[in-house]
Amino acid sequence: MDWTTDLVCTARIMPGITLTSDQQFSLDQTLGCGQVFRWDHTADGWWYGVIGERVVRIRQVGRRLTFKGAPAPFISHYFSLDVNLRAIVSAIDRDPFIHAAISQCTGLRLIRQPKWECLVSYICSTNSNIPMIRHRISALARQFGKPVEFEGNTYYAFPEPSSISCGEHLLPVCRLGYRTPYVSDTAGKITEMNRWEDTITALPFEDARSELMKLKGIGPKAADCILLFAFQKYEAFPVDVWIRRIMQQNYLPDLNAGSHLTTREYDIVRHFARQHFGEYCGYAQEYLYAARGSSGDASLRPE
DNA sequence: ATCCAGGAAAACG
DNA sequence: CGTTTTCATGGA
Repeated sequence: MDWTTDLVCTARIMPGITLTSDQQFSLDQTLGCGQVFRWDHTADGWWYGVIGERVVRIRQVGRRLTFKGAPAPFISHYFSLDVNLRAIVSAIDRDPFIHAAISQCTGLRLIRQPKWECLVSYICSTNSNIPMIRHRISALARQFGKPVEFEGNTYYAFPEPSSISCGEHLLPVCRLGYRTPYVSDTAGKITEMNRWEDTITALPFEDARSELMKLKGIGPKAADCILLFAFQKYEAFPVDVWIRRIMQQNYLPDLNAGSHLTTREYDIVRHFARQHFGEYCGYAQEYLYAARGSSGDASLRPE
């Protein structure tokens, strides 16, 4: 394809956003860091994703975002472009180790994920790796979600709780393993509840966390991810096996290095992080996670 | 084969 | 109450 032709067509047909000089943002860091599971990128720099019932195609060249499938305000809100990232990064930049992670992932933002989808995603995340989680979410959408045509391909919106609840006998097709009854049970409960998102949103952090953990399949880690990625409660600090390793190596050497993370150890880690990084410690967590394995101790790296 | 992956529920002392 | 065991899946 002719490069200049592509550029001209893009400028004429597709809407865009030009980031201001102090508006740090990296699309690749943001979509590639593992916070969200429904985006794919092509070799020529385009990302394709499903947000609600929209299919979006987007790419970034310098300060220019070009996209199709959603209006600019929607894109801006989804990617949290209204958030003052510079101020947040400055607030969490408390030591050399986090500083290195931040430098390596410049422009990484926490996005505003659809809440129900995020809830199910992190039920499906337990004791799994990212490719497996992506596969499960994709299977759920394909099985229960509304098909959406986009550029000649069929995508699937993430299904409403009632859609999953009504067809729960089909859940085993999605190969969720022992998480199947968790999703089924939670879909039923959320269907019964009246505006559960508003309830969680209105609660202070610890109360919101306890409330989420009443649902089947939501423990401390999943609750923290949901509060961080879908409810923008930035004081959440999810502790998975990677974060635990990183924290043990760089901040909490006395932490038990055994394979099993108890509730008490989890609380030690998250309370330390809240105190050390401050009210935006969730952002610190995501920078540490995104930089996992590529900074610090080489023995932590896979391969 | 054995271990691991963005853990959580249930059973056990 | 805190601690240990079990759970289903696919890739390395």
